Amino acid sequence: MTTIRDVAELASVSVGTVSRVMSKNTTVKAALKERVLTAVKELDYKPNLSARALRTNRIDVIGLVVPDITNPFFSQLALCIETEAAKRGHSVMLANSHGDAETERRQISTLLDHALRGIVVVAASDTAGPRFETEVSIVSLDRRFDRFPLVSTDHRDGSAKVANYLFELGHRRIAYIAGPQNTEVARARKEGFVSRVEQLNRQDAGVEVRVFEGRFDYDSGEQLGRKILASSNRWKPTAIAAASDQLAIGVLRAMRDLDLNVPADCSVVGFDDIELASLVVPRLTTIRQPTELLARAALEHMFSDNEKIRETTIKGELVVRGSTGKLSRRAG
Amino acid sequence: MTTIRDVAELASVSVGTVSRVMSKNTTVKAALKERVLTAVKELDYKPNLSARALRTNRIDVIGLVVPDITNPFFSQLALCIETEAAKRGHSVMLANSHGDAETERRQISTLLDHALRGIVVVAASDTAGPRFETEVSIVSLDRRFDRFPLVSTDHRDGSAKVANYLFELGHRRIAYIAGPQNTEVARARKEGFVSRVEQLNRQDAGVEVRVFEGRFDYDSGEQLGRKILASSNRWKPTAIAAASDQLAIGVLRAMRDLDLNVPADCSVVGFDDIELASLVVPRLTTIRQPTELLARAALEHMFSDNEKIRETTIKGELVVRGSTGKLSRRAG
DNA sequence: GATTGAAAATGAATCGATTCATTGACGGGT
DNA sequence: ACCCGTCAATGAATCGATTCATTTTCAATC
Repeated sequence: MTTIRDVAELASVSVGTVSRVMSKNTTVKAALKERVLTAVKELDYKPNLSARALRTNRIDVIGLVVPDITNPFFSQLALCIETEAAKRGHSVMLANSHGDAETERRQISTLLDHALRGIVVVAASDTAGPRFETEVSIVSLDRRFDRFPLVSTDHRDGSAKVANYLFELGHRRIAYIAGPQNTEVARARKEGFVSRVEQLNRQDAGVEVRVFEGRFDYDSGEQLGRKILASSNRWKPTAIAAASDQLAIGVLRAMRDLDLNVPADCSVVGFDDIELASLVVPRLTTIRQPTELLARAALEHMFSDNEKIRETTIKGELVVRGSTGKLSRRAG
Repeated sequence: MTTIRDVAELASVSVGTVSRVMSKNTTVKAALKERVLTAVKELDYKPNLSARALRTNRIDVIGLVVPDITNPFFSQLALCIETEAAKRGHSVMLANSHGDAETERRQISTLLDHALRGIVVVAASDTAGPRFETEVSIVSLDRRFDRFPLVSTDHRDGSAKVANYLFELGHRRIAYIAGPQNTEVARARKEGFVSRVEQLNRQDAGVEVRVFEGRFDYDSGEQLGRKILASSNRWKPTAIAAASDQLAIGVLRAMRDLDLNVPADCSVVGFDDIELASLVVPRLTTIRQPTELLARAALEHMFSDNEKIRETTIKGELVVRGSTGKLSRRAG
């Protein structure tokens, strides 16, 4: 293996000079720099990252902790984080918390041992444990972790957009399927929806919302969808808004089983805009979470090390597809 | 930060002894070991991984390179790899090649700089570039990378199982949608299917197969599905076997648009058994790739450092669900 | 009690890049 | 011609764990 000393020798300069050339930012006269770079090329020298890490106590790697990488939304985020990190010459260490707070802490703790540049955490839950003490910059993404600054979509705003949109289409009986209310995201989305409706009702909009609570996954959506639309019910919504695309897709599935047509019998809206949303039949109307922007914002925050900003929210966008329609005679 | 020297001092032993206690495997008498461990606990000592890395030129991290983490099959693999690595006290560095050979090389090269324990590569393509020279143990997963040992599902066998199964259901006109033929996986799957059919035909089975080529994704499946089943065609298959679940799901979508019923009008089979396969309507019959086993085998190979084994194949399992049925009057 | 050999413990040297106190070079001002 | 200030370049010290040649310990044997 060629070391910095070999390069220094070949270029007839000191190791310090080689070091400075390698790490750009300092002043080395053009002539010397040239000699060094030639030597580097000649020897195909690559700095030993472990040695650098020992000295600087930092490596160009960021950690990413997600509940479950197979969740399409998280894998989308992971891709964007990795891409964004690569742009900055950083690699990514990935860890799954399996939605478990204890595992999450262990994973973060392991990552901290590696002297990473920073860690992005998509929190498993918002139950607070003992505080993490560390100088490493930690950023919460999508869901807040511990006391660390959060970058997320404006969940309230997104849900409000959905409420608005359904109202404009003429829907007045709406079921809202919320996510687990022990998570901040799920609460924010539900409240965004409900309070927008309340606001409308203060202007005599006459919208009736019933809230159901589930998890964020397909199964939950299917079960609740079936329950909500069961033919025995007196109360039949003309639209269902779900707290995630997966829930909404579960609902679509239930409706197919019940032989109900979407959107003629009932409109359905999701949240996230995972890839699958545009592949189901009918394609799902939803709120797009801007994953690239979220990822970029998270890393910007990490690299700027701005202690002050506690929260960065980015607005999502309503994507209208085939699963929603004007209130029809049939459903109304 | 507390160092090994602090521990040695507190326990009144030499640093060497502490080192040996920390890394288990060597002989330290019980009494001393006890003293050291007490000191470690008291000081909450954690070895500095960078220092260890510098000395040993190895860290307990494995690299994982996939074409695209948002692909559900790869994210499934990634989860299993991470879980398996964690069991062995290792972390995972993730990199996406975006299906591009050049990017793949860059990513691997970056990972190599980090002195990892090994790298698992799910190859982007099988076009060979200049050979990688390195002592780091590299294992190909699912698709062979360069000359490195491969762990994969037995693609030929899986496809043969599909052919068998469709034959037994009575199907005699079958369309096979292959993946891109410049990849080894796609070729293996196609050949497995075709040669099983040929074998059957040598016993006068009278099966007619037509092969279509696409990519592995949803869109490709939808387009080819539409083309194959267009009402204007003279030739109408009673079953379609696809080289991936995503292709098969695309076909399902096309059939819905064409108002065809699955499996009454035409049976559909996929390959992989991604999570979505059991969520589409109807649930997809497919070959399950045993991701946990694949991941485990890949890491076992990496840790055993067995230079001899060039290939480990694991058989997939046919999972029968709702998208296939006996040849019906209607379709036949 | 002396001798010996194996096992246990020691601690200095090492890994390779970075850093900073120090030296050297050069140009401008008087 | 001399002094001074600035900018470049130097290289020894440093980061903290591991390793291995060496020393110490201790029980077994005569």
